[in-house]
Amino acid sequence: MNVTIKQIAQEAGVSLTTVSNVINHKAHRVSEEKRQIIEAIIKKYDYSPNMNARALVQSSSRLIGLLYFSDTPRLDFSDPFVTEILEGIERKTKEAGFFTLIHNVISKHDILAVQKNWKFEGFIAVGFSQELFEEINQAVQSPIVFIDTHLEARVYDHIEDYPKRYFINTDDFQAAYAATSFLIEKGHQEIAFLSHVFDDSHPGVIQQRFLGYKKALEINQLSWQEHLIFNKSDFQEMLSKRKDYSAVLVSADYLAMEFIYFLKQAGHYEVEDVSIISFDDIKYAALNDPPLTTIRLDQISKGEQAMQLLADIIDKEEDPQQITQLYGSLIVRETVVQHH
Amino acid sequence: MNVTIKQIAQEAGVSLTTVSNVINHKAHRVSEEKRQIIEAIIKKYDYSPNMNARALVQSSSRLIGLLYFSDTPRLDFSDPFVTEILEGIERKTKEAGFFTLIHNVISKHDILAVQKNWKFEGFIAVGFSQELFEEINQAVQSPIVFIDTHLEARVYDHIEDYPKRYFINTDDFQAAYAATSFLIEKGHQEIAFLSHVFDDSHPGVIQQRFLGYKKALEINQLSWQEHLIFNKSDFQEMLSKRKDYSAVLVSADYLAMEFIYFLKQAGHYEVEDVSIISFDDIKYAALNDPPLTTIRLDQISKGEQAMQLLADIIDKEEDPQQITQLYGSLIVRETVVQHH
DNA sequence: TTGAAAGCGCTACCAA
DNA sequence: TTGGTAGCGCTTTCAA
Repeated sequence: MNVTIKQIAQEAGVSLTTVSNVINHKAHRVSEEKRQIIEAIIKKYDYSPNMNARALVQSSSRLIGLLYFSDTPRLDFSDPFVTEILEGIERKTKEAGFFTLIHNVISKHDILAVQKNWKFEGFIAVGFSQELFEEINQAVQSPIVFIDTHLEARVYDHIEDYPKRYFINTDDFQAAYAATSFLIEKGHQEIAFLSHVFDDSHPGVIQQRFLGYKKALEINQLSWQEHLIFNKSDFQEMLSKRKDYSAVLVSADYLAMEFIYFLKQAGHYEVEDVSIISFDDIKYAALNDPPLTTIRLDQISKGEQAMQLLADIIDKEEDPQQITQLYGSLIVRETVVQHH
Repeated sequence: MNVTIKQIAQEAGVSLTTVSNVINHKAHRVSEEKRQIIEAIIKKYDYSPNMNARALVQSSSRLIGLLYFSDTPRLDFSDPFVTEILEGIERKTKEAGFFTLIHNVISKHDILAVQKNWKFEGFIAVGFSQELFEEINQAVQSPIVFIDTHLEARVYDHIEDYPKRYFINTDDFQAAYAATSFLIEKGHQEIAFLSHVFDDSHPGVIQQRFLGYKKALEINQLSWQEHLIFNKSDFQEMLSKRKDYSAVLVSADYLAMEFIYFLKQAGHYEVEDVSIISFDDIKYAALNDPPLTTIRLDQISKGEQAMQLLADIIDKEEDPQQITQLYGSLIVRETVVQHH
């Protein structure tokens, strides 16, 4: 059995309370002399408090819930979106003395289940929809950092009505706008859009990028064309329409790599024929042949910032700014060329 | 506040004990009539028990600790080794009703800290060294599934002395042997070995592969040559020695991709000149140009099996076989060609 | 079949 | 500055 506070108190010849005060660094409530004795014993047994007991009585569980939203029952960890955020969180979580419990959330019920079970000090929610945001906002009172969660404007406009809700987003609209503008600068006029299927009518990462793409075209007196909007299952169609566009804006590096691979297989890939720009800058992007021109979205940093935010709120009782907007940066490599 | 067992008991007009019995499916101790009443109330409030309280009194926390060993303070989540196992675990963890707490372990102290803090029902330990295995074996009595943990033979030879310790490993020796043999069959005689730095004298994944590589050479009357053993920082040297070998066995797909990229940059990559085979079959391997010939190690499946094992042990009280040996499978793509 | 009560390890409150 | 005690929500004897 592990050492308990009781045994330590006994050995030190003091009360439980005194030991507890030492542990919780309420130094001013304990004499220096006793503190030293107690700390020696704590060290001797390498004692650390039972988190369950602690969490039961108060709310300091040191537990952070990492909630991934996915509409499929499976989380795709090969997606850097998922994995890099986790890496960022892990980097901070230990130094801040927290524990991270991962949970894949599909529905409202999952949220309730996980949060009733354990006392969380905070949550990091990734990729939530508007609907799920409303749910969790209702159900949970501890602080929540939302990453890559695009909501209806009314939420951001009245952010003060949502205390303890924090948002770390990339400005996806802006990122897509920049990427599309870059293509246009390079002389491209017929620019296709390739993404995973998405819901055009609800706020979301891809929807924002789609909007940014359309805006950039518009500003440059180009009009977007329905028949140049593709998704993952349209590779064949994209091949047959290859004369209709000179460049493609792809919503993820991995998808771009798949597309390039597909074209190569078909014997129809020439950088001169089709310029490609995508998003993420995953580490494989630089190794691709040719290396991908892409918009870097620093997901690792999002994870780090999210955890840092939580640590500040919980430990320092700060109340940081609720919205953190990040910007993608254009990484010029070799998949985009001047169009003539 | 959440509903407690007490309130449910009150509303149902029964005692705490009775409610507890219903929750814990001790149906034989409760009358059918009361059971129904109680279950209705539970459903009404969507009640689920407080895990902290439960864990405090007994050991059923439903908590699984996922312990990653890395000798650096940072976990590299871009390594599929890390990420795919996690994916496999997540797939099973929810259906089995567990929660997964991730922890990056660098030293003995980390293990103790994490395990004293929470009551874990089991652990999944990834990539542990012999030394750390001894530590955790001492410190923990709950079941532990070790993934990719190569230990000294004496442990496996007396596996019965290590109850509740389970091992899921790829036969890395065999995998490397097969890969090297494949190269030899293709007419290669001068075969280089490229890996991350590793400790030759201690059991480990790369060490096993190195042994398999040497064995295959030996069996075929070829001898391994010190000057053909490289690591990540030797790319330049490998380039200058390019005439000394016609094939390379690389310990990971990602490293192989880096190497190929390096050669391409240097203007010295020709499939005809240097055959490359590696390990993992990450999803980028198939998209590489040329697609990687590799040994597929199904890491996702390891994660799934690990979690399944734990679920069987904990819930079904089975005592499964302690050692699960998996085998890599050769995926022939285009980086290995016949040598003349 | 049911319930009362003890206690898991800890913190918080109040009193000394 | 210290200690006694109640109680967090639950399970588990033991008795009825």
